Amino acid sequence: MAENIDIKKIQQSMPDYNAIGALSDFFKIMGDSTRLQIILSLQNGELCVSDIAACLEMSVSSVSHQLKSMRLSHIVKQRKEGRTVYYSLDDSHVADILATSLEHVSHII
Amino acid sequence: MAENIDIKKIQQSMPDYNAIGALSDFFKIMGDSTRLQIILSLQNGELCVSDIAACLEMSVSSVSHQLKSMRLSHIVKQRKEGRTVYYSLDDSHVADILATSLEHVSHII
DNA sequence: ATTATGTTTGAATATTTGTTCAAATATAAA
DNA sequence: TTTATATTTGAACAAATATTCAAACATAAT
Repeated sequence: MAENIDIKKIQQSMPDYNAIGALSDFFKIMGDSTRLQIILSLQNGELCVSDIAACLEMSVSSVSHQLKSMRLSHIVKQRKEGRTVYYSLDDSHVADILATSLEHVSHII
Repeated sequence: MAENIDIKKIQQSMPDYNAIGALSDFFKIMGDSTRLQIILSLQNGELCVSDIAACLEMSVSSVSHQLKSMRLSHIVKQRKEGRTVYYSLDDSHVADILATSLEHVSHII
């Protein structure tokens, strides 16, 4: 324990419990390569479930499961047309965050 | 499968395998509330391990384990002084990403 | 009505991962 | 050299989670 450090002050400077939970939930969604690929595939516009699955070369079921959690987290939204469901990104911040993060990891690779 | 969609074109527009892996690893690190709190606690400057643990009200061991993975992911760096080890953020992009992400989640909470 | 297509769902399995505990290491103080 | 302090480490356990499979559901076509 270093002296001269005011733990309480640091604690107070941090976002509250709910904000930290929401933040980590958000990053948890992005922290899976399947979901990340889904987001990247949607960057140029909406796609239906089976096209996303084809794009990632994964099963429709797996993609659908992930899309559900991403929808509940407000990362994607859906639009139904007949029997096909189109998904698209739900928030413009996601693209910003992705761009900055790509810069970050490009330092590392 | 919607017609008129060029799957190959979308696939080619996506970052390569390694970049996607690095990106999702990065978000995986941020997607845990303990690690996120560590990052937030370091936003105003370096701290030693036991001060971080005190700040989060968690065990030193648990914090040290997390710091190790964060160091390997280039999120934090360490500086040794005697027997205490000071950690600090390793990349300025992290603060940017956090700020944009906080804006994003503030829409949701 | 029946069949075909696109999507969702739930249970099961396998894998990953966060914390704890005890022990080890490193450096400083006595 | 012994003791104290700060940190790291590895194994073990519990909890979370991604994918698969089969079945269900919704809508469109025949």
